[in-house]
Amino acid sequence: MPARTIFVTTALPYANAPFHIGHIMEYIQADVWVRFQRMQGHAVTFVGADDAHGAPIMLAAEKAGKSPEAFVAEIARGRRQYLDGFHVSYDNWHSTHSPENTALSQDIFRKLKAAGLVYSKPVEQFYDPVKRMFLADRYIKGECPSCGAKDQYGDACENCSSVYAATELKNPYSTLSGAKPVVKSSEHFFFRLSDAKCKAFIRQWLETPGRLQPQVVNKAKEWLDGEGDKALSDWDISRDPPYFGIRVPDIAEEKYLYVWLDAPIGYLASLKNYSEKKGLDFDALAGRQARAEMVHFIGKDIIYFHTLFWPAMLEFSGYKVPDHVYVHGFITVSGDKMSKSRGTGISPLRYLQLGMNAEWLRYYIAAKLNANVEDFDFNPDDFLARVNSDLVGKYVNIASRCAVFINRRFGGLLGESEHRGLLAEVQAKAAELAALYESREFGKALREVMRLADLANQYVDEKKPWELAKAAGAESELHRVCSTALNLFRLLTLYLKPVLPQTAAQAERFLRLAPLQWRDAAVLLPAGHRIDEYKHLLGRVDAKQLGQLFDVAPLQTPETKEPAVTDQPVTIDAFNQLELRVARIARAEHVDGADKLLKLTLDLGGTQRTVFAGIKSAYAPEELEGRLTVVVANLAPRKMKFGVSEGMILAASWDKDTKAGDGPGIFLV
RNA sequence: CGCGGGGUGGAGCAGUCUGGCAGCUCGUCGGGCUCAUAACCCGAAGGUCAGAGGUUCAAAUCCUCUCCCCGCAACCA
Repeated sequence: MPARTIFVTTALPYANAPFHIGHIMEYIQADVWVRFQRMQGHAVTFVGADDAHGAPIMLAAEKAGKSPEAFVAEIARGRRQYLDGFHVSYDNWHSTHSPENTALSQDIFRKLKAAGLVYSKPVEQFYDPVKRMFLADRYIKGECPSCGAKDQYGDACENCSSVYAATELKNPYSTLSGAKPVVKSSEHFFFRLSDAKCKAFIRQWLETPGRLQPQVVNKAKEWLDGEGDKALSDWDISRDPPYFGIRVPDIAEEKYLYVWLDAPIGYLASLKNYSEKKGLDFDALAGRQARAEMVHFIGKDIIYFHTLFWPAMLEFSGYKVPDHVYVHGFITVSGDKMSKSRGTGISPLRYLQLGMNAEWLRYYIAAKLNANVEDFDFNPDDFLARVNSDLVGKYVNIASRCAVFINRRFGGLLGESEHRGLLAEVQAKAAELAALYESREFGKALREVMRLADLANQYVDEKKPWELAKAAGAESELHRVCSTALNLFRLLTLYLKPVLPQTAAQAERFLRLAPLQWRDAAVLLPAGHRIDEYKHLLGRVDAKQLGQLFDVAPLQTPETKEPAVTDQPVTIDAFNQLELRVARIARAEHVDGADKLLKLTLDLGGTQRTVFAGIKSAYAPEELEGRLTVVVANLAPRKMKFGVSEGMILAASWDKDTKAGDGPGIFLV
């Protein structure tokens, strides 16, 4: 069977916040699939990238007092610890803010234009005269034109659920500056999605058997075949400055490509970047005639972009179209949907910082996943029971209870195994399990593996090696039983390897094996094979530790609670008592023994103050020296563990509107 | 009637396409074992299959209606 060449991606995370559990779930799903394909001997290129452009990032960077480039670079630096931490085996991680993506996006834009699928027309839109920028609907609020409710967004009223255009709002204001927006016209570029050949192509692409999950096809067709006001319309693919993005090519005026145009192109940019580093043939992977399969893993929230625009963009600009778009649902936590703003979800970083084993989460998530677009729930009790009983009680236990005999009684050398019966049955499962992994039915696959583990434990129980060990003349029977059990263990390890790469690697060392491939299921460890001393392969989940994962108390980066502004309003008098002054940070240094503090020497126009600030997690001393900051100058001096602090500098924590439960922390004002 | 997904013992799920005694894991209860990380093995209790109606010898499964939950509803990354 000729090996397949597969190009796999996960959705590009928006670079305004660290990963949340939903990202990690998707990466684990894709990674399990990728590792399985690699075990099959297929050539897989697995890439990801940051989605770095767009107005929200531009505004977030501005708020943080950084350039958008610096802002997204900082987010990007934080990615590695998650990806390594959860053993996500990307070949490359890149960014849409890159030369490759600029070149590819502009190329695709030009080709779409040449194909007659791009045109321009003037668009009337709200404009913020203070911020000097056009406003997307999400940045406009006003009074509902039908019921008069205040502070409604520019698309629909939360009070009376009527739908309207932003321009119909009464007394509209910009949420960015508070200014009254004016209607202004601007020339925009549109992708002619409604074009007959475009729709015909999408239909044909959607209907190709086996390409998409049936539910996804239904959803996409609903959009494609919409009529009246739901008809598929053309897509506005340009934005006016200021915008953080890629310039629309070949025009004098400053215009940018809409971030959703260049975001999926980031898949190709990451691939291109990797190809150049590795000397691979990019066209053989993504060119029109490429034989490689192109597979995207995405969440159900972005089906629209990936089943309509994206294939159409590729088709009409002469690239290869995606072979599969695999859609998953969302992860909920104890029945609640993840809060996008603050800590009700599970923080993946906190999980790692607590020292919890990444393989537990990989197993739990994989055990809950299937090929459907369904949400699933992360339930802590379920997690604990499942991981401890399946992985430790069943799987690892097989090796643990038999290796001792091999090591002590037989010098670590295996004997003959019982080829027939259970061992043959487990070997014969290789094809069925492969089919389940291939079709992303991980839950089914793992249930079956655990059933086999149960059978293995029953086998040991029935043969009673501990009795054989005491009985006279049962030496060879004991040897055979334990060798058989270890061969069973080896097969189970192989079947679990896509999900548990690290545990499998440890087991391979213990059994002195070359890295297991899927085809190795056909052979067994022969008599005379030497194994090492057994050491515990996997610990149990500790209930206390699991509890800490959900503790409200911050672990490292203080996540400031919701400011209690509404509960206890501060009077203007109280505010006026504060003496706020601008200070220059003359010196900033680490404090010996302090986990969170930096010692700052502030220059307040002549006088110097020493202030201790809990911002070590967010700033290096070098980047602070010389900066201006705002200080509460009349705060009573406070004796701290490392000295007296004569004031307080102002800092803002990560914006709660972003998705950061475990955000990058603290920003100095 | 906007669309998609879902509702099965205390928890998590399979079974629905292709109708045939309602199954698995965990938990609970009882027993066994002592090689193994309070692990392992055997047994028991526990279910109006969301509700109503229909088709059928037979419905969790097919048809109709209703209720509840989650998500989507381009110009939001």
